[in-house]
Amino acid sequence: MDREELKKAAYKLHAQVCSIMANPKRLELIELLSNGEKSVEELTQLVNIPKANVSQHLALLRHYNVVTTRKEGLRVFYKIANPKVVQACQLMREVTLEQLIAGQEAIRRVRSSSRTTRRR
Amino acid sequence: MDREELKKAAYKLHAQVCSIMANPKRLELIELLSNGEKSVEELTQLVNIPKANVSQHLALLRHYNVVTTRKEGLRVFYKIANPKVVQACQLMREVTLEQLIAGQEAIRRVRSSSRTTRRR
DNA sequence: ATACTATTTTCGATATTTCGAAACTTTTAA
DNA sequence: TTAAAAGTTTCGAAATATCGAAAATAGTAT
Repeated sequence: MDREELKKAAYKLHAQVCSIMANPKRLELIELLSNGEKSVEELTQLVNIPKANVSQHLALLRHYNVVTTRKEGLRVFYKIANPKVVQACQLMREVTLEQLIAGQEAIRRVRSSSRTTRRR
Repeated sequence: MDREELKKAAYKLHAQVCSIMANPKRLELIELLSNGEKSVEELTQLVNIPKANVSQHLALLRHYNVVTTRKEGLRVFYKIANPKVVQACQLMREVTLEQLIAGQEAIRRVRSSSRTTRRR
């Protein structure tokens, strides 16, 4: 593999790791786990989707070492293994909020300009 | 819209904003722009994909206010508008590297265990 | 052994994203 | 006014991701 191919592969992996965050339910799971260890059962109740689906999302998080598991009888407990992912999610949530505020302000600008230009 | 719906919509938007980072070429563009303003022309040469495609990715970044543009003659210059996204990308790159190292170590473990268990 | 519970995996159908090709816009210059 | 250059937009096909349903696995209890 030459230099260019390697760089390309690195960005591809980087994007795959980032795609962890590109799903609402996974974000919710990460946030729930950032408040401490939880079982699949608990998580399933909290996110309100089928447990098979929760398990699929958790499998992805496991695959990228974002979480680790501990088995206790029938239950499996998940916890965050890499807090950097939690940090990144929080940063992106801030970006999202700024995005919302920008939207609000755009609406306000439209409103006030239509107010000043009304029936001339 | 009730409380649950609102929360759901918020996570959906959050995931959409995060999906900015879920593509190798966008990550590369963000990184290039984190070293200062660049024209579409420059970016196109640097990332080595068709300019129409570069433009599509930049349009997405513009849409989420990650970048802003400045027009100068025929050229359009892009720059980072929200450094938080750059920070998040960097964090996720660290996660990616840790992921690679974990992989390497897994391989090393397999190697050394096969060495100790060889021909008994 | 059988049954039960929690979790995981697999398989498709459906939805979303990506990307190339072509058309379109804007600015500058002849 | 025509042409050319830089960038953008649109459209559709191909690649990916998502999610429900069903089957499989693992531990526990009867």
